[in-house]
Amino acid sequence: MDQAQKTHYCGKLSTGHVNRKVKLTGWVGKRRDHGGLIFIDLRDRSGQVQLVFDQRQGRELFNLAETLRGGYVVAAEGEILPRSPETINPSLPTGEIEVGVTSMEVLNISKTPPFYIEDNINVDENLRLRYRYLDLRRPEMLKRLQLRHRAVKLIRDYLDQYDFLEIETPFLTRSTPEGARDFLVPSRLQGGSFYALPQSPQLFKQLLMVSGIERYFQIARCFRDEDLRADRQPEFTQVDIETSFFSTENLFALTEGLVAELWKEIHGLEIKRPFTQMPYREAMNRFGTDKPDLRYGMELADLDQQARKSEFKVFQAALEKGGSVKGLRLPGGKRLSRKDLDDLTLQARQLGAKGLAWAYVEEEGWRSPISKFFAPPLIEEINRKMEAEAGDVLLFVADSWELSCAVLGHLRTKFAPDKLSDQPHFLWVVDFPLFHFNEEEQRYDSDHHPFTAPRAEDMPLLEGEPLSVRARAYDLVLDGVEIGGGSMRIHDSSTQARIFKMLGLTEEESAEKFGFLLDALTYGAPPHGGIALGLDRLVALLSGDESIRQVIPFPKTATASCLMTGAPSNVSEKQLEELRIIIEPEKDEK
RNA sequence: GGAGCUGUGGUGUAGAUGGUUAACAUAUCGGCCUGUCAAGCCGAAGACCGCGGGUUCGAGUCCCGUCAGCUCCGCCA
Repeated sequence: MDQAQKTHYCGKLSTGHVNRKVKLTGWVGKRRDHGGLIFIDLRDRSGQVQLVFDQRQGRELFNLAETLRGGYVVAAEGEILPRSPETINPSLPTGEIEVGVTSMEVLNISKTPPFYIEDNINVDENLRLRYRYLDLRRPEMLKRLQLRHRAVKLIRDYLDQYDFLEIETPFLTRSTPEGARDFLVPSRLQGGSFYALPQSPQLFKQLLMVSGIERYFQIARCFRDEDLRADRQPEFTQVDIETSFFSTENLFALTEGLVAELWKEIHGLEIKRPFTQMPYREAMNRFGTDKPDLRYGMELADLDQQARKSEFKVFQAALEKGGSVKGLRLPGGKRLSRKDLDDLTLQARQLGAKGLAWAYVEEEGWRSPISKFFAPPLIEEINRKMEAEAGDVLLFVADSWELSCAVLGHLRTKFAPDKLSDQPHFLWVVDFPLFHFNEEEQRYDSDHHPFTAPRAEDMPLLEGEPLSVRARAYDLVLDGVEIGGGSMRIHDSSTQARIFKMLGLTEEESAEKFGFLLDALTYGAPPHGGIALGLDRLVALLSGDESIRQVIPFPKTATASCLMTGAPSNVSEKQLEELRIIIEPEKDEK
């Protein structure tokens, strides 16, 4: 440190420094002016300390102190003084001492900040984002940056200890089909061509395995041009890991160790290992989601057998079409009004269900528009199956299996208990399907990505029954949040070619788009696989934040703009000309 | 692409069913004040109510549109 500027951090001063001469620098916070006596809270990265200016100890310095305002940057020299017992402030770490200032220089003045530089402020997020540099001055925001730093450092140290090599991959790369929409960067040297920003370093990390790196990682920035959410930004950070000669279990153990260390370091919590594993199908069946929150029960009931015995046409029709009838019990649901249930029905419709059936469970049976379709013994049977008691409400959805599960799974989260365990519940969701059918495009899409290896025993089903093929893919889930995912990759070019073909890519197309990968796989690609953890989500979970925006220093808004810099913005005609880009006027659609 | 919520001095809010000086707190500025730390007391300044239309004698308030932020659905291999 430059001793001329600063000898101590404000927040680190304590009774141990009494009588010490110190030089401090920082920002003026609150000012308490008593006329002949002025108190200033001086704040720097470490915290704050009280400066005292006494008129009797020199007019010139005191006059300067009177000009101080919030946000001014000052360098002060003085002596650490103990406070008399009645003036000690126990709510402050530095509350037992203060600084008797002997000289001071104002390094910079400041306009009045647009909001208070302190914790727990209640301001429009607009304003915080526009003045993000001031927002980050607030202690709680600094704490988040520090937490993120600690997490990243721990991750680097942990992986280094297991021989992982941190390697950078390009931001300017080629656009590949599938997946999210790319952010494109026009090429000037080759006008009319575009780079794409990477949605993830997926192909590079696999190619590094062909290079013989064996253990790679990167704290990688990724870019996806899709609509935003509280937990989604157009650019985000991924802890990207790829390994050769690792079994899935090896990789799980490695990841579990990493996550456990994070929780231990940040929260002092011992995490039970190994983590629970659950097949995708089971997760959907029991919880109606591929990222179940295991901190509470309220599992879905499979009611196909009972529905078959009912007279209810809607249920019958769903079953005939190969669908499913699922049920969800809301304990104590009788407090829900008819209107509440109508709202739920509306929500179910918005999620894609054709409707939502419901029943108030009473001693004598069901109070429900559909009760007439169910004989009393059948009602009895369903109640038993769902462990329903008088006072509960039962919800039913009949649709395709996936939709029935998903709709009720969504409603389940709405009725989650208020009080949930503090102990984090980690879970591996495994055995995802390799493909799903894309109705819109009328073709199969990869559920994970096209480089995911199918389970060997499912390979014979690949062409005949593709939807039954399970992938060697996995997601890491924590309390209902997906914090990572990955897979074992295809490492032989013939399997990879078969998959591309299933995805509807002709040989020419795959050669054109992924030729470099297919080529690489023919040069002794080792068995490999990896995982990517969402760093922003991890840090947000560790800091207890709902939105990842809180742990991203300079985030974008829901329309992907930066309120501070004004990005995205227009560019000059000259820039456009160099890129041979012509901006078309906006289409007026009316 | 769709839905919902929000937008009033610098900041945070109040302004039932339209009615004329838009209220309060805090910050700001000035004065007083030697032990405050949410300092106190006195005083001053500060908003054409996101923007644009419309209805009305009259709009912060009602209607339409639009912009911005947030949340959700679609989307996100």
